[in-house]
Amino acid sequence: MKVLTKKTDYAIRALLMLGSKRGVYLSAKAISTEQDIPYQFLRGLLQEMIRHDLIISKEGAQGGFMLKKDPDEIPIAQLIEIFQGKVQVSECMFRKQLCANRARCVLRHEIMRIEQVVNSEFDKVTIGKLIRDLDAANGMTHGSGETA
Amino acid sequence: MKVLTKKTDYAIRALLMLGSKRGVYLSAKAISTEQDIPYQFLRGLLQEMIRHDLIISKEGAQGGFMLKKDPDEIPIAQLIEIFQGKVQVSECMFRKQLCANRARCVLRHEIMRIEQVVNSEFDKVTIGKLIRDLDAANGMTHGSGETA
DNA sequence: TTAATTGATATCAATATAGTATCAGTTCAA
DNA sequence: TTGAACTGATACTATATTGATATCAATTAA
Ligand code: FES
Ligand code: FES
Repeated sequence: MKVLTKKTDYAIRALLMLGSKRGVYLSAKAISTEQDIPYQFLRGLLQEMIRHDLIISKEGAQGGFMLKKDPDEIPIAQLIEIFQGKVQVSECMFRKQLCANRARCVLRHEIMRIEQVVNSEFDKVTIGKLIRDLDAANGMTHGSGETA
Repeated sequence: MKVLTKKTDYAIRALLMLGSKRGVYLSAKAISTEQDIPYQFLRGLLQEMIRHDLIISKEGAQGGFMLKKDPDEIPIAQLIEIFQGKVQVSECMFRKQLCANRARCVLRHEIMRIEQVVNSEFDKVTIGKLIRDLDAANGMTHGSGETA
């Protein structure tokens, strides 16, 4: 069971790069090369993120992409929703004979509770948080540098 | 993002039926009909569950399937693992430049923490618990009967 | 003996995921 | 003012996963 698909995975990495270099345009090529993401595939993801107002772009030479939203306001739950659709545990698992009344179905509640827990966990982790974690981890490794 | 696939969904429903009728063999046909599960597809799932020691079978006329384990000891986490594979968030999301040291990678920890939360939630819900919830729900609807 | 069953497998269809290709339009800079 | 470096838009292909079907041998109860 794969929780994050390549799309989400790549999108997160692209956003991490954009989030680390605020105020400048990064090209799809640069991100693709640096993160080992298939170029055209990445292009599609970036366009999708523009549509969702996460980033902006600038055409032409020296163009590229830049974060639009505050990284702290981009939970990976949103990226999962964009690239993998809303988290849904099951349409309606227990039909007919097994479950007489949908309205007050306890099972359904159980399942939806889990759904919410999962969502809330993914909501807690934002691009901003990941960037800070990343900086901290790299800081520990080699002083205050961030080259490698 | 679909959390439960048809396989898991069907398997849970089959187990709920088996768990509601302890001590007798239920045929694949009966389960298939009652739960609207494609017959041969279900057969495959049942065989898989035999291999995992969740149920036993009896061949021949009047044969069928019966629970082997206590329903309270069948968490749906196990069914997810059997039919959808272990929950894995991502192989290694942040490679190369972004993440210098795998060993103490904070991001990795973050991701794995979510993984554990998800798993533990699915671990809490057992077939036994679902059956009790179900009975309670049906009980509310139409007295103490359990026909419909 | 035969109908009702499971065991074991092979195959197919549908869908989702991952990745590629192409061309038009925009912008910077030589 | 031209061309290289870019994005916008979209069509296409390949691969993997999921969902479903088909077949036939072996077993068992009536
Ligand atoms: S789970 Fe669908 S009505 Fe109860
Ligand atoms: S996430 Fe892979 S090493 Fe940090």
